[in-house]
Amino acid sequence: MHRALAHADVFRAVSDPTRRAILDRLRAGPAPVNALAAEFSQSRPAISKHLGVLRKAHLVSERRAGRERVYELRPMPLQQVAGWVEGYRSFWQVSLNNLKKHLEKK
Amino acid sequence: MHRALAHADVFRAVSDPTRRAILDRLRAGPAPVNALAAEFSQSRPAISKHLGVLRKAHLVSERRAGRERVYELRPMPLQQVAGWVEGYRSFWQVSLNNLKKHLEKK
DNA sequence: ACGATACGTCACTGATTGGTTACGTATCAA
DNA sequence: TTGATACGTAACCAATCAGTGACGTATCGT
Repeated sequence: MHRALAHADVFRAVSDPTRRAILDRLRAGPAPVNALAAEFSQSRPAISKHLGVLRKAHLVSERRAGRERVYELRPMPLQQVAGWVEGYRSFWQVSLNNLKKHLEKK
Repeated sequence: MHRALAHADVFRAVSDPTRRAILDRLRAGPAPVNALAAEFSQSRPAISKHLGVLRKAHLVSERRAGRERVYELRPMPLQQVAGWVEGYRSFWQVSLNNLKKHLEKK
């Protein structure tokens, strides 16, 4: 796999738990980098890199405010993930049904 | 991040496009490894490894049938992904609304 | 019993990842 | 202007990843 445009891949961006935590945090509202770095007990450059990945996936936007860069959630690309996983809902509902039947039979 | 139990991480398992394609394929029904390897123009060991990752994430199950190993979709863990992303639906609907308003204003 | 088939796994490789420290730049406050 | 602050980025490192070919094992057909 030569992952063309892997930078823009939403699935990959979201596969990292720290990145998901950042997104989760941004649901409460925009935040500057330092605020995020403080919450996740990781070095600032590390967070900065994660934000870079999220930016390339268009999951966050950067706004300059003085010497701060405020990051804001841009949830639209997550529709892609939702859309993909939604195609499996009927399948796991079947699984749930089977489990239910199995339990009832006992 | 020291990714404890990273093997079992559904998000990571699903972040690879080949692995998603395998899952997509398995929605049409269980399949032996060779059938999959043929469809994705990758070497059999490569597919075998991907299946290993999916297995550890409990997204597929392996059933032995003679000398074949039939893999079957196990969609339940995808609920985790669906659940996470669902928390963002209201946010992107706001975005869609803003976009709509913006277009109407023009 | 024997060859072909269907697979898992090992050993290896190159690319990518997540993390670090060090440094540069822009902004604010004095 | 000068120093502190808020950040991006480059250089680097160890670990992980996706892929390969080589090998071993179990099963089927004969």
